[in-house]
Amino acid sequence: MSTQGTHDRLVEATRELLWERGYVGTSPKAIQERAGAGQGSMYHHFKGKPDLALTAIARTAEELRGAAERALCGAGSAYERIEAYLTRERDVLRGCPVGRLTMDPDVVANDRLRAPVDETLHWLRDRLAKIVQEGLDQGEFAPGLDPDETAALLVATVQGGYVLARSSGSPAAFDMAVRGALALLHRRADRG
Amino acid sequence: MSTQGTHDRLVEATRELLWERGYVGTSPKAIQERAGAGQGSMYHHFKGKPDLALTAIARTAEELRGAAERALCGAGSAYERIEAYLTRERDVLRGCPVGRLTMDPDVVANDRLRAPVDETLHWLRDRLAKIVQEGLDQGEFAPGLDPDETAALLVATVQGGYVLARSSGSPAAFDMAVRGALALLHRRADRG
DNA sequence: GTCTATATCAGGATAGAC
DNA sequence: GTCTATCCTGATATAGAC
Repeated sequence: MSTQGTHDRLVEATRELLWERGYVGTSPKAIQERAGAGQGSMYHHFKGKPDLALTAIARTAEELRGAAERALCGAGSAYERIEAYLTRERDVLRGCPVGRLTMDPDVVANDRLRAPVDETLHWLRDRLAKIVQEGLDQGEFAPGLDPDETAALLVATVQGGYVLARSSGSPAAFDMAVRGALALLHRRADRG
Repeated sequence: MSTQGTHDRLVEATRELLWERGYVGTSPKAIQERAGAGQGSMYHHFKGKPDLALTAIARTAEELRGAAERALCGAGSAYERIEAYLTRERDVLRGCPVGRLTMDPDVVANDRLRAPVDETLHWLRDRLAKIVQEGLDQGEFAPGLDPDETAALLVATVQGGYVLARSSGSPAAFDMAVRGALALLHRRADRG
């Protein structure tokens, strides 16, 4: 049983708060309270809010890639793996812990904070594009489908699905958008 | 020439700041500075930050519906009107002034602030669903396409496209996602 | 490593003069 | 209607004791 030290508790508290309230909405005081750590403790372990946030964002990005990869690396056709990714269990109303940071002006304005966000979304698009290409190679999708465009569409569907869900206070709209994407993709598969 | 009064300048300043920095990132002081108005002036015209934000959000929502309607009500096939909407001129890196509010915890937590956001996105989905239905009625799209799911997908594509663009600091990813959506939709049109 | 004390500025608003 | 004064709390740290 690895007891969680103060350092890790600060990072976990920051990860939660960044997800819930974003960077501008997260104060050092709130972090300290959630982590059960004092002022001095936080400033001993981290240089300040940006430093702590960077550590938290990097950790969250890593976890997201892991979760996505688990859905994408399974057996099955390209369509099935894409479906597995799109319909994987999510806490839809919480939104994407990485994507939401793009709406944070202080994150976008800071290259060091934006980098892990950008890298994660690019990794995801590349990963999906490769799967689309596999589907193309297997004759699963009709030729002419652009892997990069399709991958961007799929990631955008998920990110935008969160927006629809949060605006209505219900996950239903997220699911509709995903079904809309899968339906268009699936019909194409029928032709192959 | 209608001279803009203090009331309107406060609303305009708030609209800009909400777009740039969101609700939690926008302070009364910043609003006053941008509007060139004093403390007392602001609290004379509005009860406080939520009141002013509500007025600003309602105004922004109205403008967005107008801009969307202008793209959607044109002549042309259903596909062409959808294409006109997706590719209409946008300041992509600024994101959606309505959709971005869904990432704001204080907006989502306040039913009065969330309502205009939800209504706008629902209006847009309904509007697009009707156009998809028209395309279906004209035999433009293959039967079996679900208008509501497709509409949700299209709105999600735009909202998610902003996320991709802002994370990379370039509008390119937005355009890719849109082309991905149009390509899938277009191939379907070929079958009709 | 953690604590408490202290500092400065901003957030969000009210009171009352003009 | 607009201004200035004032209020209290929170944001974001630094200093130095323990």
